[in-house]
Amino acid sequence: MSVTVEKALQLIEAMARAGKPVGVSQLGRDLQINKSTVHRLLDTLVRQGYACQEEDSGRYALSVKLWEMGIGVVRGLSLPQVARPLLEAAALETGETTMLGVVQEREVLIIDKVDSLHPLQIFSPLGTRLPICNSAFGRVLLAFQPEAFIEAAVAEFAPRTAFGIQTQAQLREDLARIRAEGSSQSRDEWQIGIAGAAASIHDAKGGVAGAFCITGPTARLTEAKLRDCRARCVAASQAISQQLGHIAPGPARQAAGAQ
Amino acid sequence: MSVTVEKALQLIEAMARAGKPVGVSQLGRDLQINKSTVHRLLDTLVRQGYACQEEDSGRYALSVKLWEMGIGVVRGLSLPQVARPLLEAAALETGETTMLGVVQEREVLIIDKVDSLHPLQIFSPLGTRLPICNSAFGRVLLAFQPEAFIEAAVAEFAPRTAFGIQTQAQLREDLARIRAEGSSQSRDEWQIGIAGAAASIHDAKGGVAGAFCITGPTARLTEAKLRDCRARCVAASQAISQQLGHIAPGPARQAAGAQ
DNA sequence: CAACGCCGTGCCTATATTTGGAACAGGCGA
DNA sequence: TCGCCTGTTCCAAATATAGGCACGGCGTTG
Repeated sequence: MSVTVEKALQLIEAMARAGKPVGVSQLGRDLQINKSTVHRLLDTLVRQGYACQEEDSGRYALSVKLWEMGIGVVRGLSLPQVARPLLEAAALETGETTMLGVVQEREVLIIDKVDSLHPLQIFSPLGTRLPICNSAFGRVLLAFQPEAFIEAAVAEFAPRTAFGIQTQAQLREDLARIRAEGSSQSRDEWQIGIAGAAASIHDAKGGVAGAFCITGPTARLTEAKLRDCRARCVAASQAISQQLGHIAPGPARQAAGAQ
Repeated sequence: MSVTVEKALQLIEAMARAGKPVGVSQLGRDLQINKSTVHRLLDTLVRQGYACQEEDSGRYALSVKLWEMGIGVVRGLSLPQVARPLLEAAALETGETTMLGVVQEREVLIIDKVDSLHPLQIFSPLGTRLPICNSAFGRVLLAFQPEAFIEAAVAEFAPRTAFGIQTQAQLREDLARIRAEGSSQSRDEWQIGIAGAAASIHDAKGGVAGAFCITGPTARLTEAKLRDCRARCVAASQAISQQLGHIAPGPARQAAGAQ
């Protein structure tokens, strides 16, 4: 709606993508915005503290103020807070990397994690995005999205390896199974050599708030161990969901659940 | 300059401050912006993925996209990357909390840290701001700022406790001493019961890039231990500075240092 | 050594954009 | 049921934006 703000946000995103100082002309070319306009917008960003200008080269880069605002966002969310101790516990007990993810623009965004202590680790820094269709981590999130969201995701599905889910039909089946069971596991599907288990976290309104994942090298995660990890994911996710105010749906098998 | 973008950024900051969903009218009142304008700007923020609207209440909150952008900022900086292992090492060796800070709007912004394992800890989450005049951590940063910056900071200095630096004259002296020595330590000055040591980190251009700090309860940090921490800060900061391409000024005492 | 091309910056006017008052629909509490 | 609050929409007036153009500085190239 507001074209000016839209352009300013595009500038921010472009600078974030670049990861290093960028020039006015460069930004103008990339985003097809007039150089004067870019300059004026950058000027306001600098004035507000969101960007800063390299003294010698004159190029612009984002400042830590943006990081500070972002930190405020996750601090405001209750999910990372309640999930943190469970991430640590699961990482300690299994010795593998544990991760917390949420849906962001049809992908999985890793918002917190605890690294394994093994020398062989999964490389995925905070803020990394993972495909939503090609791993258990993504699919436990995808399964509980609105119908239209799922359709769009399934439509653009493509296998990344020769293992795991290969067709859209299989994907739909798996999503249905996840909706019933609430957890999943995968192996060599996103990347050869990586396996993982995941379970969905739900909030007070019943919607999916995030996913709890334990991941590691296929070599260490035998089928038995992966099942164990999956059970841990389920337990952790349920604990988190409960703390978020989620009332377990309890179809019939768990009738009690007083209060 | 660009009033529209300025207002949009104000909205972002206001929502970050709130830490929870806020209403259109509320934001309009707080920032003295017309309700219609607020609504339209929020609409663009939502469309661009930076904010989202609570379905039931209609209130708005920032989304994780802002966090994602912020993460990209610190990932682009080399300082946190090279400092991380040294933060961990110092925390392990001393058993105390280690922190990495940069200057942000006349305050110290904590951009990374490794927590002590002691039950008694310093509470200061990532993204916390500390005063720049009232601790060693702040002053090693302040000492190397431009003249005007220092003047402004000194002008608004006020002691927070009855310990440590008490007057503007003392503060100026201390800053001069820090410029000569490159490190500092303080005790009971920012908060009663907290002590810390810090050293400044410099980049290739010679400017100050950040500060390395070891902090803990006054009870544990005896004078001897605090001196030890200070020495560790100096060593770590020099190592980091070197990796950032800083050429040690080497007044005379270390003439060699080839390559 | 000079000419060129690119850089960031500043100015200016037509114009497209924002502005903000007023009105609407829905929810909540009295 | 009434009143008050919320988020949302509309529209004309006014204003801030857009983007062409020009300037000074810098690095490279001919």
